Amino acid sequence: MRVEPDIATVARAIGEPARAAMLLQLMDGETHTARRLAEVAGIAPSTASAHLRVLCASGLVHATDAGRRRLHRLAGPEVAQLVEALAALAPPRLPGSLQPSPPTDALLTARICYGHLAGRLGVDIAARLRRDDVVPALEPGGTAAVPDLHHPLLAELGIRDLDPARPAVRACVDWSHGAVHLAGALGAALLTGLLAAGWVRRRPAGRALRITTTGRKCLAELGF
Amino acid sequence: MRVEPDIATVARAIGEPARAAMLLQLMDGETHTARRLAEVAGIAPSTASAHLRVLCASGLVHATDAGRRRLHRLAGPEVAQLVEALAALAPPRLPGSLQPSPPTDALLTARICYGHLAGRLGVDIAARLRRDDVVPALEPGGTAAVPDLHHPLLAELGIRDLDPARPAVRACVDWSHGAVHLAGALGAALLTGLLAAGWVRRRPAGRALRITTTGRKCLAELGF
DNA sequence: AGAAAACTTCGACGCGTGGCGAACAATTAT
DNA sequence: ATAATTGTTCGCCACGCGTCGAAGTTTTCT
Repeated sequence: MRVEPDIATVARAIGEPARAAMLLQLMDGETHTARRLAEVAGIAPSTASAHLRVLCASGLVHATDAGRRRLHRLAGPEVAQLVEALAALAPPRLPGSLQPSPPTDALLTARICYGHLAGRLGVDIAARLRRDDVVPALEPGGTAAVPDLHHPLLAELGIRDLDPARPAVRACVDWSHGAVHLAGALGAALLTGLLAAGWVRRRPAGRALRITTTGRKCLAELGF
Repeated sequence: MRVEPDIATVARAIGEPARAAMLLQLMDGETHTARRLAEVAGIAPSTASAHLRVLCASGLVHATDAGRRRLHRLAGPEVAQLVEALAALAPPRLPGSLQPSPPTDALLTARICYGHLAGRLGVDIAARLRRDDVVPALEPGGTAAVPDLHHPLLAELGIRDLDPARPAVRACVDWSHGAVHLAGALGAALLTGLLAAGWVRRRPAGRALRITTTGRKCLAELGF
């Protein structure tokens, strides 16, 4: 008797361009209305309704009724990790310099990845904290504890302690640069700290972040 | 401009029952002919040929010509991790005891997961080595070093040192039991050790393993 | 109360794609 | 040399499913 897991239905739920676009939008960790998700996917609201039913049925998305509208969010961090794992495998890493995408783009510079910082800035900060021995060397997907938080960047952002309920730091593969950035409690604290300090600001739509002029100045002073 | 990763095509490649069955078969880490993969998927060879073209084009499977036949294998460990991540999310963990699958099954007892040991036996060994402080506590997906290999089970299997080229131990989520089993160099050494000692034996087809009578006896003596 | 907004349901249309068998090419076995 | 095996290509068929607009429901705004 076969008891193979039914990975096909889960993958099929993701393997539709409109639904994939919705999931990527939900990767910002926020809740979104059906209308907004229809917009980012470029489809009619009625079509989006059917798609969202599929995503909810497959356990990838949770929906809660809130008055006349319905709020959707990712079902959990495992879903976010799955989406990132797919994204890391998506462009089969064409060898050499054949990169059709423009070298500079808002999403590549800085973006939100399910509650933590990703993109060029996320990768750079991760490399810096690694170099300064704040975080240990990490395999992609690996987690670790953070012994002490003594670092000029963390001090500047007012990060003095971490949420003990979640793993202190997790290495999340960054699909855009082939390196890792920091998730976990420290990754979340970095994002909120950067936003609170006004160094980065959320763009009106999507997951992309904009680095403010003051942020650029302060980061440069720290050696970024 | 949108530079979202194209996760849809990768997921679409997996999201087809026949292709998913092929991938699950390839999870044993071996190479398989197109004919055999058609067999396990329950489809005609001509159909399998088309499916394998899709899997190769999406970078999930590698094929090498060997005379009149073609040998297929998973493209790499990242693909195996992706499949396991999907499998862990596949049955949305129905709460309580509503488990339609029979409690005992060959695949659930012991199986190969891309070169290392999985299933009930893999989970039990992982828990034991954790209890005896051979491996540290690990988040799912996390990796760690293994300071020393002093343990009756490892001594019995002749595991004295590990391949330094790969991470010593990685926690791989086990879709069948909701716990973790051991991958990485230690996980691979455990599987080869168990096979060499004759405690488990490969079934003629598929990933399932059979625990031999001597294996059952020796494991019982060690407290399993 | 009336209007507007968010979302769902329904029916209809059309393309994509998975399915098969037959025929062909390439390689190995007898 | 002949046969058997492996795998691919090619039509052909049919079902699935993504798409939309119109209509209906519920809730909120004015």
